[in-house]
Amino acid sequence: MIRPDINQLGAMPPFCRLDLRQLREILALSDSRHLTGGATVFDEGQPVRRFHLLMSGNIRLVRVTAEGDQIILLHIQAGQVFGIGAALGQETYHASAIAAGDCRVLSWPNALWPGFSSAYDGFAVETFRAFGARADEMSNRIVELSTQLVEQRIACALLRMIGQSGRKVAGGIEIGFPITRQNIADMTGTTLHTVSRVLSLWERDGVVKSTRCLVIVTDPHRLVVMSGAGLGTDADDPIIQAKAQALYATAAASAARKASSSSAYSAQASITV
Amino acid sequence: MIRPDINQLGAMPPFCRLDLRQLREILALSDSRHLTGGATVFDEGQPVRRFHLLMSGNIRLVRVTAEGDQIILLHIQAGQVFGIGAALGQETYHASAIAAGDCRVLSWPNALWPGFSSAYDGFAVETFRAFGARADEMSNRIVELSTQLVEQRIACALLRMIGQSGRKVAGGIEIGFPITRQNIADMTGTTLHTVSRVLSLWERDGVVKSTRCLVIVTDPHRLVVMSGAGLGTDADDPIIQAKAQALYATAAASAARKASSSSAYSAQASITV
DNA sequence: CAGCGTCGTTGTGCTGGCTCAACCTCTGGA
DNA sequence: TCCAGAGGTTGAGCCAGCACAACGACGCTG
Repeated sequence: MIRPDINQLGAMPPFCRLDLRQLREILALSDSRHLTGGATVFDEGQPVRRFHLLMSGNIRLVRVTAEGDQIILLHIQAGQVFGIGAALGQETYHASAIAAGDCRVLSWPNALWPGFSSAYDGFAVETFRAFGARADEMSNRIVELSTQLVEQRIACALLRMIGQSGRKVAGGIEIGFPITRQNIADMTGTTLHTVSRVLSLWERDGVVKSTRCLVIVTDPHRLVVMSGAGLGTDADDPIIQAKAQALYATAAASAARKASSSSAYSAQASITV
Repeated sequence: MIRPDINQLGAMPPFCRLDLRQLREILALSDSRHLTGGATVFDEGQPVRRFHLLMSGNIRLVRVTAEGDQIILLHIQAGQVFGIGAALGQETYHASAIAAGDCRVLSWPNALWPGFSSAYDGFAVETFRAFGARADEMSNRIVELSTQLVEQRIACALLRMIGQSGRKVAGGIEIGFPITRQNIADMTGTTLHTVSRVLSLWERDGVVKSTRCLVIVTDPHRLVVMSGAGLGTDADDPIIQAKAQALYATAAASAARKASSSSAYSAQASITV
């Protein structure tokens, strides 16, 4: 069980420049946990004692308001570090981390953070970059929430998710983790009812296909148009990139994907292959 | 002109652990600019060539949609590093930086970033922390936009601003930089009309007092109640902290503030004193 | 001091999407 | 085989806040 772990760990962005000895060292210091869907890695408000790396699966970072509204801030993909209050100077977690489907998570005590940053080449830089990407995603969310209609925001959320962990399946691109209507509502600041209505409409129009806890985008292009992103937003927007990848994947690439059917679509995730 | 600069630079969080020789070194490599209100430091989409430090004044990070809507993502205070695509692995700026009032900005070429991070004690750590605080602020914004009514969001925005750069004045706390109704609308995802109505109402009720481009909060406590934050949100929320500071500042502290009447309210800003 | 541009106020009508409500359809457990 | 509970669909009514509109006030420039 150790051998595959080492290989997997060495493929993760923060650790990809390390040698076998270092990886073994890191793994020996880590604590490993399996989680099933809905389980929490940590809760908002808890003291920050460890930092975490997602080995497989998907994690939602969630906040809950006093009124009980749940908001999904971000999705974490395999290979990403999360819960790093250690680096951010935060005493308590500012969001909860909840497994979306089955996950495997490694974690280390806070005290190791400075050592990791200084001793392991590329760790600090990669973490900073990942963080930049998250800040970007959040700023996109703010822009969407401030200016777009519900329908557009839902389109953006779907595009973002297929960009981050979409899987090619017969007839479209499937979101790579279980997701309910309520979840989509929690991402877009709307209600489960409205999401349901919109998805029903889109299904009628052949843009998506969805069953319980599963969404398949059958016409990503139309979704991009509806998202309002096609009208001049910066072209290096992750959403647009996702779209480009989804639409214009070469035959070779899609063949390769058939070979390992669970491989993810996005550039980040494909590093984990 | 160099001497005060060195002292000022040495008081900024990212550089506060450095000695005189290092500060001189850093200053010699820097480019300095004065900006008047409305001037831009950099524009969204431009290639990232330099990173920046705000010496005095306030900067808005702004994004503009294809439809022409402006969204204010964040306010940068004196002592903060910004425009750090160098660290985040971004080729172009993902937002524009616009001066809110008069500003002084130092900047350095990207190529110096790795050297700063490794050579200057505390620089990387402080930058990471500042970034964590910004991520936090953005996540708060997302929660607000997703769940709160316009009136509550405006209250939150005002509280955030007095927390970050409020100044004690006769009869209340004044926001430390010029701000229009339209600006507040750009922060809260609403329209100038709605902001105007809400502020008029609050002025009638004695919660705020405002003139052209200036807002004074006369009853922060009532504003906190209206913001909806008092109902159980995490107590270490920056908004609540700001409120606590604003409301329960000791007589000693407020005396000290009278002495240097332009000193800012927040913990971060007060480091710059 | 006239003219103009920026900023602010206030009134009116309309609508996107939320709330409330009822019902359907899976899935897993006993 | 039946039941409970989670997830999903759809209808009806209502209202917060947006769009449109018109006007007032301040401050700069020539």
